[in-house]
This record gives sequence, C-alpha cells and structure tokens, in this order.
Amino acid sequence: MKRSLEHIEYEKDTEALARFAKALGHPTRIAILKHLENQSCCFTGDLVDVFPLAQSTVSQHLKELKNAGLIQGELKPPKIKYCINQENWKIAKTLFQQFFD
Amino acid sequence: MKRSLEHIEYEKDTEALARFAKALGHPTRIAILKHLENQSCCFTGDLVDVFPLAQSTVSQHLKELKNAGLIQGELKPPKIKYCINQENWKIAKTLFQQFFD
DNA sequence: AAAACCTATCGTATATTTGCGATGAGAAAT
DNA sequence: ATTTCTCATCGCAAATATACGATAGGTTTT
Repeated sequence: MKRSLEHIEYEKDTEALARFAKALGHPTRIAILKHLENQSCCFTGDLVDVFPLAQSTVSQHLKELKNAGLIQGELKPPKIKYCINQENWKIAKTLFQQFFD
Repeated sequence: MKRSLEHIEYEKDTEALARFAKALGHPTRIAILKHLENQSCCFTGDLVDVFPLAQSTVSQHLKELKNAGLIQGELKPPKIKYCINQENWKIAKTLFQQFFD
C-alpha cells in the first residue's frame, strides 16, 4: 500500500470512533447487533440459523465485533453466549452522539 | 470471494446504517468531517494542507464521503467547496441514535 | 471409549480499500 | 495563447475484508 512510514496520529476520539464505525460497516454485523439487542444475548448457532451464511463466516463477524469491543462472549459449555458489551456500547453511543452534535 | 449468489436482503435501515458506518470507518474521514463541522465548509486544498496525505488520497476520501451522501461539493471555480450534506447528516444521526437506543 | 455437538481457526480465493504518482480537464491569470 | 492553479481520475501495488469448506479443540451424550 506504500503507506507513509509513520502512522498518522489522530486524536484518540477520532481513532476510537473510526474503529467502532468500521466494525458497524457491514450489514450483517448491524443485523447481528440488532438481534443481540432484542434477545439481550444469544449463541453462535442461533445466529447461524438466522443468516444464510456459513458458520465460519458468522463466527468471523462475531470475532470482529468482539475485537471492536462491541460484544463479549461468555463460555456456557458447550456453547458460547454472546452479549452486547454494555460498557463499550455506552462509549460508542457517546462518541457517535458527540460526533453528530 | 465466492459469494452467495443472491445478495442477502437486509432491512433498508440496516443497509443504510451500515453504509454510513462504513464511510465513517476510517480516521481520516472522521477527521475530515470534524473539520467540516468546524469550518462549516472548505476546499479540497485546505484539507490537503491539513493532512499529511497525497492530494489524490484526500480526493478519494472525499469521493467516498460524497458517495455515502455525507458531504456535497459545490463548484466554486476553480475550486470546489465541500460542505456537510445536512439532509443526509440528519438521517445518519437519527439512524445511529435509534440503533444505540 | 466413541460419537455427536458447538464453535473457533486455518487455508484459500476473490473483492475491496488504501495509498501514491502521473495524467487529464477545466477555469483563471498572465 | 500559454501558463498556472485546483481538483478528479487512472493505473498500479500492497494491505484488508469477506466468504467458504475443512479441520481442530473443546463438551456432552451415548
């Protein structure tokens, strides 16, 4: 990509907001989050049933949401229960609010 | 990418939100928008001076923001004045608000 | 112990994104 | 008319993202 050597330094809030936005930048991930908001929580398998996507694909989207901090997984053997990460959710909400005035 | 043949159909709001989020999913574009919010408007050249990026790169980010409907360009020969697209801005704001409850 | 179940990860293919320099198109200034 | 200025677009290279099937690593059930 022939990047500039040093990463451009943006304000922390700018970086954080972009990070959250990026995680939200796919309809499947929006849909997953909406689903989690309704159900409060659910298992990977539930989502695989809801979306016409391979299990591995759903798992990958969940991973990105987890990396962005928007969800968290709780081991509930043999399943994994995913929920919204309320703490970061609030942070994201605030960042978007501020951004849009 | 070995896509599923037919695009998955999501709700209109889900698609729209993901589209906006995707456009916001890069720190440079967030920074551009913040800049536009402050200045109300500005020219491409102003932004090129602000960011340590090639002119073509800035132009490309502007194009994406325009495609997403978040900004609009007004011909002001020989310059182009970019402003927030207030109408769509409001739509985006509402979508994010609803999404975060 | 073996089979079945749930989910993450790996490997792979393709698409998209990000960035740059070079070029092009149009208007303004000389 | 030529030069200059401003900006978009093209062409390229490298990085990331998206999707799938296959496999692996756990638990539970049989």
